[in-house]
Amino acid sequence: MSDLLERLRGRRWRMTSQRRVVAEVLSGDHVHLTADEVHARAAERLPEISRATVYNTLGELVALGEIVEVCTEGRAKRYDPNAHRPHQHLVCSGCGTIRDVHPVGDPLAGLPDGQRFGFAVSEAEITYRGLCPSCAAR
Amino acid sequence: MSDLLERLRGRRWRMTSQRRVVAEVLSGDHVHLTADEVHARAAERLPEISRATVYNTLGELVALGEIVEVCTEGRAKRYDPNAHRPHQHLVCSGCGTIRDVHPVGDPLAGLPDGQRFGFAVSEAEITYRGLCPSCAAR
DNA sequence: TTAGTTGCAAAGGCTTTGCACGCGC
DNA sequence: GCGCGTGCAAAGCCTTTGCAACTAA
Repeated sequence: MSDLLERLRGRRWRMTSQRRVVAEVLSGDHVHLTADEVHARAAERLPEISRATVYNTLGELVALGEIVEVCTEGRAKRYDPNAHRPHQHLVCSGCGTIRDVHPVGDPLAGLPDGQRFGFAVSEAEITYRGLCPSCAAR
Repeated sequence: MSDLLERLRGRRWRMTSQRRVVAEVLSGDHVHLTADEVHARAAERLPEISRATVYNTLGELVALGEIVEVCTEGRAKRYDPNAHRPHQHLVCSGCGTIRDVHPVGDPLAGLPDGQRFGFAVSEAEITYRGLCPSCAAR
């Protein structure tokens, strides 16, 4: 189920019960949890797990490129395990729900040379905003 | 020079020396300051200005739609006075420098209906990343 | 005059750090 | 057994808040 865990094992990442639980919590699509939510869900399975460990682990997973840090409207950062298939985010302006989306075409194509200021542009991160069906219904 | 100030006057925004200085600091293109940087620059001209006032003022300008909150890699949010001509950001992965850019075409066009999950999508925010000339030279 | 703004200081949310203990390898 | 990972508690950064004094209109 979680190929995240398998990839980590393959990288000879030192495995502990805490790290396993964090990786498990971060499995699946459309998962965008704050550090605190990760800690809460991890603590359901491993009550003694500390916030510091969750932060350490998240930071490491980000450094390994296994998860992506997403900073949204609210205050706390969110963590997105879907780092392997490149994707963008669609955020509801009402309730903050996030969905992963896969736009068509090359996002970099829209930026003409004259607009690149000599930068070697390598990446484009897109956040689409709008109302989700249930917020629109109100 | 600062049409931001003129627009604010036109809105019958209560003008104080603190608010004027904050608005002046936030004038120009490619300006992307943190609240603390705004406070520091404002304090050069008005030494007694408090952080709380800077935060209050920034929050109000955002609510008025006169400046835009930009959340970047670092921890603190940045404030962008260029809220009138829609634009996107080009960020250097090396030094964090931000430039305003104007991509061609409609950014929303890349998101097919099948990828919209029923959302009424109204906006797309794009962050391009890459190395600026001086970082690339190292 | 008077409602709205300021400054201070304290509190708050989120995150990082230092250090002793414990556990995977 | 060694070295890295963990937990605790404290500190840190960024931001918000409560309230009395002040000031633009």
